[in-house]
Amino acid sequence: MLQMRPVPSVVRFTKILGQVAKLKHYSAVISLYNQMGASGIEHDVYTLNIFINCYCHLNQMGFSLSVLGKFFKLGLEPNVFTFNTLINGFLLKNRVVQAAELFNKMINAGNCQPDAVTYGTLVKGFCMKGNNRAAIQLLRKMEEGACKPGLVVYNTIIDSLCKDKLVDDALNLLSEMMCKGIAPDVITYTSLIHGVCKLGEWKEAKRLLNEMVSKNVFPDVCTFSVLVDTLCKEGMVGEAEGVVKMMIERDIQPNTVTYNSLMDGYCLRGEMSKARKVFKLMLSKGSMVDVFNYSTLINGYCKRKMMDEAMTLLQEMSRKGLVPNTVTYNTLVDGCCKVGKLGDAQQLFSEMQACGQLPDVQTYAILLDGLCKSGQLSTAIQLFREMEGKKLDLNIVIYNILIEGLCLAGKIESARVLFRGLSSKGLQPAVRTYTIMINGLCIGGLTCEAEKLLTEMEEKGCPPDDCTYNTIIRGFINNNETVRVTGLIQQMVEKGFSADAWTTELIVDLLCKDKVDPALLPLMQKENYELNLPHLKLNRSSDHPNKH
DNA sequence: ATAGGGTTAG
Repeated sequence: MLQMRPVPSVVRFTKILGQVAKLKHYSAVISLYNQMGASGIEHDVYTLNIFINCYCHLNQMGFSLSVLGKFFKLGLEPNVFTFNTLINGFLLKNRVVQAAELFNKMINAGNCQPDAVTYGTLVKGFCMKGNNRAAIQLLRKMEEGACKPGLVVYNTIIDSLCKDKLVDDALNLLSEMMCKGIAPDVITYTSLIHGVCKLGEWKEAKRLLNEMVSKNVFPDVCTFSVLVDTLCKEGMVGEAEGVVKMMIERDIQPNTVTYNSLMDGYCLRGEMSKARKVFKLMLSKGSMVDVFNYSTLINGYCKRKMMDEAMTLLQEMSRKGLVPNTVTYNTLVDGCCKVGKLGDAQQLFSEMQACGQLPDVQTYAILLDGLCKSGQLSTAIQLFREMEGKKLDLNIVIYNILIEGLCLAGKIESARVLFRGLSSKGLQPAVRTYTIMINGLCIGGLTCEAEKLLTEMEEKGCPPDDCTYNTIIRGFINNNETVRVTGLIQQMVEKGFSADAWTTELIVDLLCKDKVDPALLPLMQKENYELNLPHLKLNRSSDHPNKH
């Protein structure tokens, strides 16, 4: 096109830029844009807006803003698309303050008022921050103003509520929008179906499917993918295959997401050859395999401790030009840690940084846990200091790992200091944090303090769970404090919790020595739990409580 | 011709 004479209009170039941007090849768009400029093709508002959007998605907000300067240089005026794109860019980068500033600028400048998309973008921003209340408040504000909420805004909030498992609230919003004459579409129903699936409410999912079809809204590839994914996560891969068959019969082609769920389903069951078969099917369909698929398969092998296969796949994907991302590396680092290859894990940790994939909090958590569990406590503490220096948002999980590491190394005093210092760091102990401390105290023989902590967590609005009770009961048994065990078991049963296999085994031992009341035993078991000792022995390692 | 909503991996 650049060599054609006369040179095609800027509109024809823009159509192409827009399409390439839709394919998410943002750097390609920027390179094309620069070639246009070098060839003397004048940019207009449309090309500049696309350009801004690309920089936003490439996490280069500085460049995005600098394009604003170009507007003025060319005598062009930024329009509502420009502002909406920038606001979206800031929200994607979690920079709410700058987004709000731009929004206020729009209102105060007067010549470019926010529209439905502006509000929709802000609503999404609130939802991404987990602030459904603020999102709904903005919805109410829109109702009062000139820019009434439409289908997209409702869908955004309904989806956010569903993701937070607040399906009832989402359903209320559905009735509300229908009362206003806004008809739900396939996106509305997909969010709702996803929500009820996550709650395991299959009947409700079926009802919603029937309801949508009765309104002439038909499930599409995303809707079916939700069903496939849910079935797979429940271990029902056979049924998921059935759904895939059904969608193909309806001429809805499964995409890379659908197949990825299927692959993950097989991986979760440890059926790696079946997962491979799905992977091969995708390869045979051409350009269908992406970073997700490789990461899923790699994760499958890592969880089976088949690190050679996982590492081979890492090389294979790189050969194909697919760039392993933070998730891919995290999977592999975790795999190495779990098989005790800490050296390999550390190697991957530096390799990912050399490749420009920045470790996130989870990467550090994985490595920190690996180091603690392999007894390299001083290296772990060194890593922790490194994290503190990097301004990472240290969450409670990081402290859980470190506190547990200290406890298991017998450094209960240091663990206690870290635990009591949490609030000064703006963090609240989670149930797991208390459980780890209780376990540590029991290991150190401090059962009295452990029991005090059990009471304390309850008082602080953090009630103990299944795992806490199992942990403290085991702790007391291991300290031969059998007198208190009966009381703790009673307390556990009263709260509707039950003993896991490991605890049960210890209690059975006690029963054999006539140290606890046998009448308690049936109470501790879940209804469908068969009590037989060989089974208990087999389950011992998998029921280990110290998992994150 | 440009901006906001639903499905997958750690």
